[in-house]
Amino acid sequence: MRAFHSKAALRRERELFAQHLSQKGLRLTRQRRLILEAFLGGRGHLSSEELYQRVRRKDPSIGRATVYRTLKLLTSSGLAREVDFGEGLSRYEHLWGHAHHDHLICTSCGRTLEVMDTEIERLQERLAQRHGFSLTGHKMDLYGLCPRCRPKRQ
Amino acid sequence: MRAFHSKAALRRERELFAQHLSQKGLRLTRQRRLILEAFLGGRGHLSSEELYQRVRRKDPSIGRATVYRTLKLLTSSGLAREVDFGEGLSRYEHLWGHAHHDHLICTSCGRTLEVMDTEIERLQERLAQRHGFSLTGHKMDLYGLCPRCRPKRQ
DNA sequence: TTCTGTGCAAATGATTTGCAGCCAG
DNA sequence: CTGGCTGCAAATCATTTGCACAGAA
Repeated sequence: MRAFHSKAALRRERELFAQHLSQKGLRLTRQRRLILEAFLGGRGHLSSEELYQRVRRKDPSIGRATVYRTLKLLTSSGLAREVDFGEGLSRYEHLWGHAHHDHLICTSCGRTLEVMDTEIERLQERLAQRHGFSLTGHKMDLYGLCPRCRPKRQ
Repeated sequence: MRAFHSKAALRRERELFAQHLSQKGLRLTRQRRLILEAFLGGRGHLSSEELYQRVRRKDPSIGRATVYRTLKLLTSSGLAREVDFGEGLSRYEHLWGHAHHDHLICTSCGRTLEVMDTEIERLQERLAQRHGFSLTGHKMDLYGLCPRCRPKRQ
């Protein structure tokens, strides 16, 4: 998770979203623009409610349903991905350029890191093949204690 | 997922559940026995509703709430584990002897295989360590097309 | 007898949907 | 203009909880 994204990257994301909409005959409304900006400006893994609260600061008249509906659009346009950390609600993460990654989640403070290991990816592929499956995707979440929460050596 | 389990294994599971209950000052009721048997007799990854329907065949007076409550007990006693395949509901799998495994899920027919790869486990550990985490657990689901659903060579 | 367990119905909480008016193209 | 969009409220759906009665220990 980088702290900032270049203006070029932001422009690209907006462009992608606009294309996705027009391609499907959908409209780029004020609300969708607001939600897109709030999503792009937000950090980490936002829930629908958190995004709703962010958008609300810009326009209190916005409805939760619109946020839900727009999150579906962000997901289908490839800008966002729905993730589930077993909290009983969905969170959404950015897919800047569609880079794939997995998660390392601290069970104590809830901090999440996005990680990637090409060696693991290769072995997953091999494991699937051994069972005759052709792999199309995967989900891997590692749970543990982060350096801050881990009991110090002793 | 083996098709059958030995009588000895079944007896051990029942014993474990009874121990867990008495250890917590809880009672082994007729309903809990019925639900335990339905769970042990069921195959694959049962949802609460599916288990409820199974139990209902033995005793139509049973309530959904009791099934939910008993599933929590099965989970805390170590006989079951809650799994989430992103369907918007929880499923529960047997933990015969607590053997750890991951899942290989066919996105076409829904069939799931339980798999394990010690090499991947080792790399997960290494990946966590690289980020200063001490790993306590993980969840890995591989999605793809099973041999039956995969388009034949052509 | 004494609490814990149970079934039922109501409550919850996240998400979806029907609808009447709104507005982007 | 017109068909998609929006906010609202009501509807869903899985799961949880309050309660009065039932039944293990």
